Amino acid sequence: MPNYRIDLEERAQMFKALSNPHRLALFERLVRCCTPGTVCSTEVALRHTVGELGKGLDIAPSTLSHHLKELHRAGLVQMQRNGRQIECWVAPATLKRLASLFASE
Amino acid sequence: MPNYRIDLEERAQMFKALSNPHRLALFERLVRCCTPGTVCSTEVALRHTVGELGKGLDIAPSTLSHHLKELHRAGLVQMQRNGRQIECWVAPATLKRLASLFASE
DNA sequence: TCGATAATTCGGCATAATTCGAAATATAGT
DNA sequence: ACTATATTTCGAATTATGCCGAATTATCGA
Repeated sequence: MPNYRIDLEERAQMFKALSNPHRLALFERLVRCCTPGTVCSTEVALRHTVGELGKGLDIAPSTLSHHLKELHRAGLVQMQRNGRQIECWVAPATLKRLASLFASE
Repeated sequence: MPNYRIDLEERAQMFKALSNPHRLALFERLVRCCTPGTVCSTEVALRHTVGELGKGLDIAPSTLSHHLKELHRAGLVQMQRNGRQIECWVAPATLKRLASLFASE
């Protein structure tokens, strides 16, 4: 069992990253890896490109880029270039860490 | 089983409330109902007065009040006057709701 | 009713966040 | 090398946040 504890400022940073509706929508889109009816694996992280993530969000590309950078800086979203595009995903461990912050036992 | 789902803006508001280190410290102080070594009940919410919560935080009373109001507005902290002081606590259901946002299954 | 204690509201200032457009960078295909 | 596509960086305008001190409200006890 890894230790998911992190320092106060860092925790606040994570929440700040999720405090903007656009960023939260982006994050949730990455987390909700399986569409209804499909089987969801907690081990395999599903990736989306920056462009895909921005669809339907009605924000400028520069704004989208900024938000994803914030999510990345907070350690919530991983990013990796693949050719012309940049893939984004949420590491399963990240979700566990977040959930553990509110675990009551 | 109640339905913990809430709307995007509302979720973002919750995270915004937790995005400030002072507010997060206040919230965690309320959540960490049991001090190390004691038995923690998830059913009984432990209450703290505003004054108690502010101790060791090194912020002006007006700032403390402002932060608690934000936590209350976000639905994270309950408040009730008792005589001269105001008691604050976190409802156990609130913690469950938060944890459910990151549940992977 | 008066004074002390607990907490809030208000006004204002400094700093930070959100957003965009324009320009820049990176890559792939021709 | 040129062009189109994907994304980022930069600069600037607008709005929101964090914080305090001073004044205000609420409550209790003498």
